Amino acid sequence: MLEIKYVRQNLFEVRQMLENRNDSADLNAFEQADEKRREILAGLEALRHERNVVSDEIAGMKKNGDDATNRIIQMREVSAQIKSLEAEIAEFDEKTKDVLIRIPNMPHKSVPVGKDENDNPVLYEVGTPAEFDFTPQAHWTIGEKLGILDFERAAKIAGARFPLYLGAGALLERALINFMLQAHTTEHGYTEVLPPFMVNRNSMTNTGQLPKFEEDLFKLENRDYFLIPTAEVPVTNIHQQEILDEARLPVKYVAYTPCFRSEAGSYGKDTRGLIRQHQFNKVELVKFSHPDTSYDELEALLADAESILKKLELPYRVILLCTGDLGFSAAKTYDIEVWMPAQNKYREISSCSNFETFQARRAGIRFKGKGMKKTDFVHTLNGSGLAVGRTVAALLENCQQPDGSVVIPKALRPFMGGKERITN
RNA sequence: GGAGAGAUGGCCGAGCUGGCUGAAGGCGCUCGCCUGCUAAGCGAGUAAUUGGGGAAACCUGGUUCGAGGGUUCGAAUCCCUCUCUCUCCGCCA
Repeated sequence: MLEIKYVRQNLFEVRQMLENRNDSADLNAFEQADEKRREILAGLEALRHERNVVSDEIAGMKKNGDDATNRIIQMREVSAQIKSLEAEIAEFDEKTKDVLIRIPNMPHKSVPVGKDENDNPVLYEVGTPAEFDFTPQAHWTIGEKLGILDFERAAKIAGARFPLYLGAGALLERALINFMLQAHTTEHGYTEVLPPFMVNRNSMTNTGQLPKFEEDLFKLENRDYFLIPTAEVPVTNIHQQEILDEARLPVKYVAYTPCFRSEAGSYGKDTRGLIRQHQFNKVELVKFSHPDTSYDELEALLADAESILKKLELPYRVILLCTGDLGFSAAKTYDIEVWMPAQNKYREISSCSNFETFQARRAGIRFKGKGMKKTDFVHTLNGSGLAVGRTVAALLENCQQPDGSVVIPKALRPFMGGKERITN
C-alpha cells in the first residue's frame, strides 16, 4: 500500500504510474472520498475535544458534590453529533481505503517503462546452451520414459496440472530442495523456516495477493483460509505488526514450501510438463531490510538465487521487468530464466523483487534503532531460490543423453546418495 | 466435541466496585554521575499512530489497552459478538 499522504500529494505521478502499469485503480473516487473524509474529520475532532474537556469537568464537579446535570444534558447532544459524524466518516474512510489497497506499488526509477513482457530488457546471459547432436526431448517425455514422472496417474488422483514423481524423480525433487536449503543456510546466511501452508485473509492482504487476485488462489470452503501461492506470504507475515531492532537487519529467511495456484486464465498455456502446475515446490528467500540498503540486498538476493543455477551448471539469463509486467506489490523485479533446450527458449525459474515499504506498510513491519525518534517501515524483499519443479524440468532437458538417461550435475550428487545418472 | 482461564506499552506484569490511568511496578534500552577496569550503585528519560503550529527544540488536538458493536456526559474497566492463546476431559495423527 502506498502512503495515503503520498497519493494525496502526488496524484499526477500516481496517475502516470497506473498508466505505465496498465492499471485501472479509480483515483478520482479516492480523491473525492479522501477530501470529504478530511472535511468531516476536522469537525469531528473538535467535537471530540469538547467532549473530553467537559467530561473532565463533570468528573471534577461530581467529586466536589456539585450538580452536573446541565453539563450532562448538554453533552448528550454533543455525543449524538459525534456518533452521527462517525457513521458518516466511516463511509468515506472505507471508500478511500478500498481504492488505496488496490493501487499497485510505485516502480523504482531504474525500472523501464514498457507495455508487456516483450519490453523486458535482457541484462545478461550466463552459461552456454549445450549443442545436442540429437533432437532434445521435452522433460515430460524424458520423465515419462524413465518412469520418474507420471502425469496420467496424477490426473486420476487430482486432475490436470498436478505432478506425480516416482522413484528417482521423487528423490531428485527432494534432493534439490535439500541442496538449495543447504546452500542458502550455510553459504548465504539465511535462517531456515518451515511455515504454515495455509494462511488467513489478513496475511494474504498484507503481501498484496488480496483483495485484487483472489481468483488466483485456492480457498478452503467454509473457512477463511487460503493455500499459499508462495512462501512469501507466510514468511513475510512472520513479523507483521512488529517493531524490529535496527541492529537485527537485514533479517533473512529461507523456506521450502509447496505452492498452490489456481492458474485461472492460463488455460491452454504450458498444458504439458512441470512448468505450470496447481501444486509445485519452491525454496523461497525473504529479507527484511533497512531502507537504505534494500537495493544492495536485492542484488545480493539475485546473486544467491543465481548461485544455485551456477552450481547446477544450467544456462540462464537475467531480465529486468518493465512497468507493464511488474507485479502488483513490487517496486523492482529481476526474473531469472533458465534455458529449456526442447522449447528452445528461456523460461522463468526465479523472480527476485524489492517491495520497498509496500508490504511492510500493509503488514505493520517496522524497525527502530539507536538515535531514532520514530519507527520506520522496513523494506521487504523476496525471490525464488529456486522453483523446484522447473529446476527438475530444466535439469532433465539440459542433462539428457542420447540414450534417454539423465546425468546428474556433480554438485547435486551428494544429495542423491551418490547417484550419477538416472536410467531406466 | 465438552468445561474453564486469558488477550494491556520493546518484554514481563498491575489496573478491571467506570472519571485524577496512555496506563503502577519490574526488566530492557538511552543519557548523566560514581568506580582503577568490569560488575554493582545513584539520578533522569523511554508507547504507537494521525492532524495543526514552528526553521528547529518544542507546543498542541484526535485515536489506540486482541477486533467489532453497545450502554454512558465519560469505558482498559460494564454488556454483546467474533478471533486468537492457554489448561483439563474426550477423540485422533
